Amino acid sequence: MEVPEAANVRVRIAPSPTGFAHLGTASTALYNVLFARQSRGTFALRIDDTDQERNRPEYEQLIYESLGWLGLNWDEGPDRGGPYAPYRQSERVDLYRQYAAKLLADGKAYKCFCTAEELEAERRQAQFEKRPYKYSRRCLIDPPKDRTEFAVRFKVPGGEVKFKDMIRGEMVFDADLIGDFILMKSDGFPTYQFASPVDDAAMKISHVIRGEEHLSNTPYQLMIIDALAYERPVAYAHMPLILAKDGAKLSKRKHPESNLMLYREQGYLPEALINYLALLGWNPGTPQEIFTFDELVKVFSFDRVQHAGARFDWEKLNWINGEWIRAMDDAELVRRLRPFLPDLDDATIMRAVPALKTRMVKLADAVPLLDYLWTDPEPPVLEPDAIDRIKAAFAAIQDVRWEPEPLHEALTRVADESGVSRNKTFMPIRLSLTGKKISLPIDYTLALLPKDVAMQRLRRVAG
RNA sequence: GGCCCCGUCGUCUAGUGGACUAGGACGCAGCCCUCUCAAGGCUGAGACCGCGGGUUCGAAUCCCGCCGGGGCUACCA
Repeated sequence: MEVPEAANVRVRIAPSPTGFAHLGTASTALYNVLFARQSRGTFALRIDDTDQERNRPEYEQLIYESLGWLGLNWDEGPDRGGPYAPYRQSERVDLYRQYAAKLLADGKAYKCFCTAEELEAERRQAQFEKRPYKYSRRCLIDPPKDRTEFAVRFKVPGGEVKFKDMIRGEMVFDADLIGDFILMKSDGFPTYQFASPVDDAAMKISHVIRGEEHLSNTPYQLMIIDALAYERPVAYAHMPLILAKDGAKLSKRKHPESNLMLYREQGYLPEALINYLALLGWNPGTPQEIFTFDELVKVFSFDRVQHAGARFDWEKLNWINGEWIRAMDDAELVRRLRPFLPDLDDATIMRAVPALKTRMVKLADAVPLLDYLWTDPEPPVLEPDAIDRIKAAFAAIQDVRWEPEPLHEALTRVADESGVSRNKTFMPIRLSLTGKKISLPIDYTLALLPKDVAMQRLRRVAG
């Protein structure tokens, strides 16, 4: 489908700082950024912190950190300002109150004094009578005189609400089915349904790109924009949801893989996560699977976005991450590896990289492969002929230059002379050096260790 | 319950009436390479296109019904 023309493309993401930064936030941020960059538009970050109960400043920090790590940089936001500041909803409360007052004055909203219990009773009654629930409008029809605490409720005008979705085409909703909903909570804060469209309009957002969970919310928000006589966004795009293995929407509580920081901690490359996220719910229509960010900017389009939710799959992510690691420049890989290997210097990491590269799915995988360099493993108990082979190897490498290649030559020579498989010689050495059955190739395993340490570990096993 | 979205190999997907004996990728299996583990190469298994009706000479592709999944329906976002 054609992307509607807009003189000035302005998009935004509006995460809530209610816990760790979410994978879904990264996903929608990515699509927003891609669209902004390819249309030379502006990408804004707005913090939707109207939930007094659950918001925390440190969670907001986590959002900055996570998106920054992924390289999904915003042009406007609470931390860097912009022409539509402030970008934190908690700092825009006056605006919402002002608009709520206007709607009240215009008779497009009304005060609701109902308690949570009364509302709950209404809802239960409707369910009991098996009819769809809509607020009864009792506070519109016959407001109680003796109460002071109130919320502001929108008087839903009903009728048809139509809008354009860049993925699904023309959408039509029947607003007669929508009950009057809350605009301002009794704590004086706006609800998401109110604050979000007000800000989108005030910030001149041209395209609202967000998760599919908001598709049904769109008519609510459009009615508010209309009631306020604001201009509507040019178009919406509701992206398919990222689903967990169980098929449900990824949730913070149930699915730890929704935590963005997890990926950084385990050593997934931001490039790889971006690559994977792009492919979850979108495809290029070509066999290409590995994409840089710039390539994505060139080829991404909403008409190739999936309509159905996509399940998150570690295996595919692992593969993409491995591809990125293998393709990475050695020096750059050293730089990325550094935080995972605080006990090693760059020179050592650099020497390990050629052998390491094809053996890592994620950066943290380097640790079990190299930890014998800074820890002293238990000496293994070996058979007599294994000890003999270590002795032979020991003699053979005694005066060899301490590099993988000459070590390889010397070692294969003695191994082949033994008449049995090379493994019979290499495995005892591996065990003596690392205490493990799995390690880098034996020449690297030796060469990475200082010669005296290596020889000492062999000597104590083979006497 | 109501409304909305969706339904192709285990997973991500190609496919928009005939080139489909349904293609690719991940994963899986086997073989090759090989000092372990990977990487790499080759081969293979795996989808009666959710089900049932139509329309059509012809349907994964169009229509209807059903079933299944997800989302929204909060003084959460």
